[in-house]
Amino acid sequence: MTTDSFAEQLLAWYDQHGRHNLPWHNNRTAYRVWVSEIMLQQTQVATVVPYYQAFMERFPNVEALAEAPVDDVLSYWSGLGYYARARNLQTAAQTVVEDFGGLFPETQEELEGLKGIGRSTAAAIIAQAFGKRAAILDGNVKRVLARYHAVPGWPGQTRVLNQLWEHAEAHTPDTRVRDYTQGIMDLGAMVCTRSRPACTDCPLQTGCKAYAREEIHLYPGSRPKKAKPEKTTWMLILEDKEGRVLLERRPPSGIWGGLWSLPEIDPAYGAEELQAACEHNLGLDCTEPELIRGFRHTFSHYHLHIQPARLSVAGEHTLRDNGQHKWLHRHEALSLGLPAPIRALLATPDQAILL
DNA sequence: TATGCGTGGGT
DNA sequence: TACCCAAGCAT
Repeated sequence: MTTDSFAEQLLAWYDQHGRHNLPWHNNRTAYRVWVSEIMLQQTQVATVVPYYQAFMERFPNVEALAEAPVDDVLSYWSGLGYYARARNLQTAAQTVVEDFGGLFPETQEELEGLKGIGRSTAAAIIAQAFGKRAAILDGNVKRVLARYHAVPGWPGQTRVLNQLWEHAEAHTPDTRVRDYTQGIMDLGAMVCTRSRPACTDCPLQTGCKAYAREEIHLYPGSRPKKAKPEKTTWMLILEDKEGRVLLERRPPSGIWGGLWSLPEIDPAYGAEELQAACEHNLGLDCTEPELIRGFRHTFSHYHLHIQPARLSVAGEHTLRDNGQHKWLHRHEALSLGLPAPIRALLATPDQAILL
């Protein structure tokens, strides 16, 4: 495929207006590009930058990441969300060290074989790190292409997604792939934005079908609306005599998988049953619970009402430990990989409301 | 193939 | 306030 005018216009714009100094643009090793691409999945650049800097300082190369305790990796990911990315990142690092001698593979197929790397991320690594031709399709590119070609429908649908991939492949040039892939993402982030796009500044305006029809706002199609279910849960703040709090490691899958958090109790238990639940589930002898002001946390697919309850643990505790618990002072707990709302809860002084 | 997975920003 | 969505992938 020769460079069509789409790519030429885009590259000319990128040279003048694109972002050329993001942290992962310096010293573009496959490792550094890869970490940035994983962090940037569903996550905005401004959010990623400080995490990226700290992460690269602690895990400067793939070997350091491969051999680190998983708790270290998760603690550096704490607050970024989508924690499976962090677990997959370390798994993939171990694969690169053990199966590829510490060097990243350079083919689409081999890269996609690594945990957490899909079609678009593999392509981004190939283009950014190796300078070889590969088409990417992230949220920015989807928006640009959906508008440019007036592709109807929601990109979450496979049929729509496939059309966008075809356009992405068709426009990707043979030369300057690195700049092109960065450029089309920059255009989506800076000009072809979701709301109020700056079409007057757009290098692709003349060929843009949605612009010609004055229908920019129709593309890309929006996700079908769905009511978010409301869920509720108990979170226990169990304190011993020294003022330490009981932390519990969450199961490896599901929400906040693998993170340390507060012990969670099934909402089917009433407040008056929490004391018994502590004895039954954890083997702890507790005082009656004090309810702390609850709060609602919104996820992509549901709302979760988190109802904290504080209980004091009496005397010598005989915790039924399976390696998934630890007693820590609050300031120690905050250095763990905690879910954001739990971190906020522990950082705030309890405002107890007696039953 | 449709859904689950986090958090913060924009409107 | 409440909703939408963002440098997607795994299952």
